[in-house]
Amino acid sequence: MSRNTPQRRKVTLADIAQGCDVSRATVSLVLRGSPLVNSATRARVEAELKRQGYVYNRAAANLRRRTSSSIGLVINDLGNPFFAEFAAGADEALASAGYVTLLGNTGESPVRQQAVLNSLIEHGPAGIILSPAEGSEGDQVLAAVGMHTPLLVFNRELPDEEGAHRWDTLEMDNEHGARLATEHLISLGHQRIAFFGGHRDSSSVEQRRRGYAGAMRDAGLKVDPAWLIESAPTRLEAARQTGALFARDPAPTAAVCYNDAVALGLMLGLTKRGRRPGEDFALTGFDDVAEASVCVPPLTTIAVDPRGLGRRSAELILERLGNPETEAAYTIAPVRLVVRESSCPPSSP
Amino acid sequence: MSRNTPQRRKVTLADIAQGCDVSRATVSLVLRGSPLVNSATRARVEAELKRQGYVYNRAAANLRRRTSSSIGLVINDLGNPFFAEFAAGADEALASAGYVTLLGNTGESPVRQQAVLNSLIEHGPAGIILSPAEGSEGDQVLAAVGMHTPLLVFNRELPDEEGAHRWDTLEMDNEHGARLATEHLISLGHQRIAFFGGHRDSSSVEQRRRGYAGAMRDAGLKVDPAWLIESAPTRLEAARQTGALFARDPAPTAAVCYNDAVALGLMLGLTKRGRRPGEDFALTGFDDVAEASVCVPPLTTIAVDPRGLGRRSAELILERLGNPETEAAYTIAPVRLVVRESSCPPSSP
DNA sequence: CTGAAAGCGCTTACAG
DNA sequence: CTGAAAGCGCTTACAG
Repeated sequence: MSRNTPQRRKVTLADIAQGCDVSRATVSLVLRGSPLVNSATRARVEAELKRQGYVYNRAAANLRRRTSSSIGLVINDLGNPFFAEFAAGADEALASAGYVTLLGNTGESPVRQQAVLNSLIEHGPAGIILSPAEGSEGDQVLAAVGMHTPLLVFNRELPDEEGAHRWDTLEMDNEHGARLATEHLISLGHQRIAFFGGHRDSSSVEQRRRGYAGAMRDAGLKVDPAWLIESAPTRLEAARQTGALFARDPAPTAAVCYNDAVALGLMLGLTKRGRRPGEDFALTGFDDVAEASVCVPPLTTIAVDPRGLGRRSAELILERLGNPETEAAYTIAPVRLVVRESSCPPSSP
Repeated sequence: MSRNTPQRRKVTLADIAQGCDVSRATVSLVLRGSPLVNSATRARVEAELKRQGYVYNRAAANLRRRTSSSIGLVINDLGNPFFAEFAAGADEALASAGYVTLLGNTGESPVRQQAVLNSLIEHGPAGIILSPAEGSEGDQVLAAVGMHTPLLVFNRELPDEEGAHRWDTLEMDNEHGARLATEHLISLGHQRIAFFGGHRDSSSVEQRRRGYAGAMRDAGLKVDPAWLIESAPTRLEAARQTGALFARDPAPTAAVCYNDAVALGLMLGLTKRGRRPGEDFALTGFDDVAEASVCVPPLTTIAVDPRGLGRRSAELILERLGNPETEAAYTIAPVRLVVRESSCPPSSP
């Protein structure tokens, strides 16, 4: 017998009701654990449920009750371990709360993001957690999500009308993280510190640059505009931009990197130019990816606990389901400095 | 106005029908693109759809049509980049085919796997792709999945009744991969080669050991049982087991590692004992994780294209939906050797 | 404590 | 080409 042959139709409430001579209503009450049902009746129904191998049809129940038991989780880059961890954390917390996760991966494409949202919304999720694709826009997103489904935007700012507060937000504390990294380098004795990598128009780059600039200002240190170096936030592009650090004299002795990928690329670029990261040039990352602790030299960085952020995002969207009326929340998650060997004191001047 | 206030109920087919004076049936036909509808009527309906911001309720349609537009994707460890890539590939292919992905992450716990499957199945997926948690069993899984939902098992063998073929299977070619790695080391001149890491009772370890042993046999080389070294498949445990390689004289000059994590751990262990991987000890990995190309020395390994596997798994489950009657398929995906610096010739004897 | 009836938002023969 | 009617598998007042 092939397992995939539906030899008999799925068993329904009606089958159970008929099988033990009660009404469908009674079976429904048993399923939902109502105390109204006589315990003898309950036992009979439960035995029949087991005997026939009944599987609850949650979609039908949701339709009737006008409820939903799913949450959409739309991720910009699931292949990136940071977002994979985030997704794992969100899924874990959603599952504990009895929700199923409707996954969508956009691969950083705003076009795919629209397609994914349009498809997800037809499945009637109770809410949507969105880690937006780079370059996507609030109006577009809302056109797909509509006015009936709570939305939590994670990680990046989505351009929104001034003061509209049309969704909840969860971000990590980019500004504070960059400040911590910068202060750490300053405390080691560095004075010429660059901010390396990322595109200026990204909200997280902007926030991290602000933290960096704040720390420099507070320490009475000048920032040479030539020390603000852009690159795509990838290892390869960062390696290619290494030269820009040393274009002008005197060159920086340290760099706060936009993220770990950029920092790892910079290490590569430094090594190629005969510099030894962690010995004659100091640098810090952001994210604390798995590789950060095992690369050579190990990377000083800002740890952000993506799995915890995922869990938090689930909590926030579930809270919102309970309080649809309250004002949109803007939540900032803490980060912490992890000191490793890549952040050395300046070598003798 | 708070966006989350449902100021009016969601708009339904009936609203549209009323709004442009046709029956619900006609609206339904327009939605499903039926050629039966007069083009003037169609245009009127479509305008009304847009005007009221109608969102299709796929769950209701699925209930009525007794169809499903979702596929369950149950992953043993989403935090592992290999499985995250797999999930991304599967989601991508499922989305293209018009399905939504119901995600479940089990974190390698058979208990959570049961809970996840029991929850997923209530949402009526058309099929389930399962990358099983270590130690989970076929009977358990089937008890949750039931007889009505096609199942594709990825990556690991799930204990099954002899010859029952109760599900489709997709695995990578573990045996061939290990054989390629072993033959590569042999071609470099190694004769004493260990197989390092993994638990013997895991099906993939068994398959990789078989490939290793076959290559050794074919080259006329003996395998000392002391060269089959077990460890948990993690970096840390592998590092701890390094000593076992050198317990007996003469020691191996190379090792085929169960996977990249183990290989990276072994590198660490070797370095701690004053050995230089890639110079006086050769080793290979399996998986080609991102780190493999950037660690020092870069790791020779077996590339398995997890994203491609994900896409393939989606194709397989969708094919199965179309052919419920045909025999269960056992698919083996190809792998390839990637040569990097960690596999050096033997140092002078 | 239990059952009959209506209805969630769709689709689909069947008439006309 | 369009509409009236029944029904997918559930739940929920409402009677009794």
